[in-house]
Amino acid sequence: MRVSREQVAKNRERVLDVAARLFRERGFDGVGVSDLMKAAGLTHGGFYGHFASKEDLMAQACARALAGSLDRWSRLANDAPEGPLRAIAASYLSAAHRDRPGEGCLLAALGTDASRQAAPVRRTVTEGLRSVVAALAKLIPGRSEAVKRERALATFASLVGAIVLARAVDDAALSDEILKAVSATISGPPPSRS
Amino acid sequence: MRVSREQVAKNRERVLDVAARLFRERGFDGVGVSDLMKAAGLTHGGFYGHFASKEDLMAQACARALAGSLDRWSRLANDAPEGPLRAIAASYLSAAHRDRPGEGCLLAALGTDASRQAAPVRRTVTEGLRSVVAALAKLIPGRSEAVKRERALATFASLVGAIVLARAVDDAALSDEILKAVSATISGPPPSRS
DNA sequence: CCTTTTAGATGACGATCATCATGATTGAAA
DNA sequence: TTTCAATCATGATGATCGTCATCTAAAAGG
Repeated sequence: MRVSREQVAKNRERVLDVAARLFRERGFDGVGVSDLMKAAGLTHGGFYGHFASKEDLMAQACARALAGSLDRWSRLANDAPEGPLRAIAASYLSAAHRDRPGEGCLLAALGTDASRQAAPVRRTVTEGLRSVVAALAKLIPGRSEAVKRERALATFASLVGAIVLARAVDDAALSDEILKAVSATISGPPPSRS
Repeated sequence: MRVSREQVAKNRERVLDVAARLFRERGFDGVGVSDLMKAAGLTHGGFYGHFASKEDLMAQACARALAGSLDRWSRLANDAPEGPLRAIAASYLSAAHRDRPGEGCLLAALGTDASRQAAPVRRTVTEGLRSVVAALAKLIPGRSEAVKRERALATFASLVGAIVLARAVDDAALSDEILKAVSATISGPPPSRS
């Protein structure tokens, strides 16, 4: 059963979208090619017409997820021109983000899994992180470029760590506490200093 | 081939140690029961005499890894009484820690994987995180208990996020940069304030 | 309208997985 | 010394995995 040209493109897009979501929800090893295609409304047979391998799909799905995050961030920054960094941090550290990994940050959802993957995924993740940090550095006020970049890296590490811990924990109160603690540190640490 | 009583206990310990290491290196799904037992010098047959299931082993291996981290931290704190927090951060953010996940922090190695596990692992991880944060809070100077705890949570999130990102990245220079950036933020953020 | 091309469905391949049944070996108890 | 019990080795189980070969039907091109 052959389908029209646009339908082919649409199918490929849907597989990619579904993959980007399911991988973030269940991990790379937690979703098989068969599950994936079924979730996209197809059978597993057509998979290798679209992608060279599961690893190839993994890399492309990572790229898609990272691009989606960048989009979301720039939208958030535009909607809150007076405090773009705060708006992004609030969104990132929200319970909604924690509770829906399938639509959230790739690094927070697959960070430790990505470390164990081969070159294609690693390369994609690295480029994605570069873009994210560059975008974040632009939003950090004043100082030199080097300091802005340093603070962007540190801020993003805090954000990722917060979601990773908040999701790993089995206690809702502790999870909320983690998000709030990191939020307080980023939005503005207490003005006193040691 | 039956073995002596102490040998049984030693075997069990070795399986646990190997599991704690291999899980952190390859992920929960990346190591099978057969691999595990072989790495411990046994065959897969005896596994279910020691553990109820792979999930049971996963939880116990997590507990072991977390206990090991707590030990290491208290040793570091004792060896550097003038700046225990700085010593722990320096060790945590070292290239050695990044490059040897099998002997490092469980949350940094299996954080996102743990989120997707069932109750036993989640519970163990949660208790481990509680202990780690409590230990960290004791090392944070001055202020109220609540603020110390908040800062301990935020600090640990930064540490975990730093290692997760540093490991996920495929570029050694960028990886080093991440560690250094977070290190600078923790050891003492620039004294100026917005 | 007819031919060519190809997306996707079906099914099978070998490998690997967690788990369990059985048996052999041998410490520990009697 | 004899009997018991238990640990680990061997092997099989069924399920699931990524991948590929084959077949079909329909879109695309003339």
